[in-house]
Amino acid sequence: MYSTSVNLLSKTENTMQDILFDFISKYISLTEDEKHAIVSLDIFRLVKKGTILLKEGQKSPYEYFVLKGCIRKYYITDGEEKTTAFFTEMEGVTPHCAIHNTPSEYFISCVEDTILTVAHTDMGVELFSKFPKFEIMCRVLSEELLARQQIDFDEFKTSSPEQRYLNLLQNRTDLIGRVPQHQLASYLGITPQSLSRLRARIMEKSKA
Amino acid sequence: MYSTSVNLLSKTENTMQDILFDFISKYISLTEDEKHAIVSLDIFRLVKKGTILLKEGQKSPYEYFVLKGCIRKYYITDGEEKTTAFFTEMEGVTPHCAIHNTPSEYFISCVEDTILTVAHTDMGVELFSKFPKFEIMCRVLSEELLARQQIDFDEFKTSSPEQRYLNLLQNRTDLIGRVPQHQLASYLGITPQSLSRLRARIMEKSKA
DNA sequence: TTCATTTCTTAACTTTAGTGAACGAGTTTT
DNA sequence: AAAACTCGTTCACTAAAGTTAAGAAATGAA
Repeated sequence: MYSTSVNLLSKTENTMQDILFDFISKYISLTEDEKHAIVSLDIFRLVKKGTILLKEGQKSPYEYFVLKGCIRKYYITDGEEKTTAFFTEMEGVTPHCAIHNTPSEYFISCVEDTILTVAHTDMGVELFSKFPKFEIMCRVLSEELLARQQIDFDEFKTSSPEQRYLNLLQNRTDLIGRVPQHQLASYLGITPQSLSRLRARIMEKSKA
Repeated sequence: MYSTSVNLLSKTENTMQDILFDFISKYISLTEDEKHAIVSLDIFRLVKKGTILLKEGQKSPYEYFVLKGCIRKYYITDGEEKTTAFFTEMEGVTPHCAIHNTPSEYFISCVEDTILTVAHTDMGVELFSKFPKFEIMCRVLSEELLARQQIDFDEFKTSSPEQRYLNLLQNRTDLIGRVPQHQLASYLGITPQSLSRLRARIMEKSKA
């Protein structure tokens, strides 16, 4: 389905599996049996920078989990790209369209060459019935994510664009380096011009 | 723990249980046994308008689910109240502090007289081991909530205060009636004065 | 009821964001 | 190599939000 731009991993595959298992082990402990079950799902993919994983209008049943790299979620309205989220190492997305089986309202593409897991939503169902442990992990994970997301949302609501940018500087320094300014701008809810100005303003202040 | 302002229900209790069971039945089907298990948890509470369910700094292990009424989440920074969320009928909150057992960063209080369930986070653990069904429901529920929340966040980021207010008018008409303006304002990420002005502006436009 | 407090609105002024346009630097295409 | 794009920045201008203050309306308590 992903033609040329999405490939199976080869040498790095073992390393990637271990990264995933390390992550999972924070939530549940895995038997060899369970590890094999995961490996046999064949979900590891290497995706080239620029690849579009999900397009607006598409009905896609896949969910993603980033092991290394960065993917980006964006809308296109009136021909304008509006970036609303980035997902980097150890972050996952389950697109709305995958849950509700409706056409997607947004795009997901790769900001950099990215290693991720691509899971069909049905895989979960299978896995859950065989290994109820995973059900627990997924519940805990989404509750955590939900709480985290709510705090981010709160912070966004209660701060000005400038504060939001300063926040980003403190908490997500990585993003500022690896992501183009105009994408960061809409992520902060402002135009690229405003972000430029705001950065200049901050520079002025810190000089004085 | 809730002294005078939180009471057990009496006559209305059965009705409330049914509302909860109806809600649950959208996700899983319940046996009589399971219904009894829920009832025996004794989680239904009637809470008076103005009651504070959770205070900043408090370590509270409780999560809430609104059956009737409205509760509100807000921060106090520099003496200013910042409302970031409302929860009404069939909406639930699991405060961040309940998950991580850390002091709460925000308050939760009742906007109106409210009927809700108050569950200790440990109750879940018990219930899940006895009835794995609930684990499934909770996973599905939080995944749904997460997706919903992400869309709301996206919408917030990509629209102006005026658009956000117009959105609210369309999708959450109820809130506009039952919630004070200044609380709505910070919910929209603006000051009460801006909301007033913005409303006047919209009125002008629709007249012309 | 009366008094005090809170809530909402309006106004004047300041600050910041949106908009349209232009420019140079760096890419990519041809 | 030249042309066409993209990206970040700057500028001038417009529009909207923040701030401070004041007053009217609604609410709650004595």
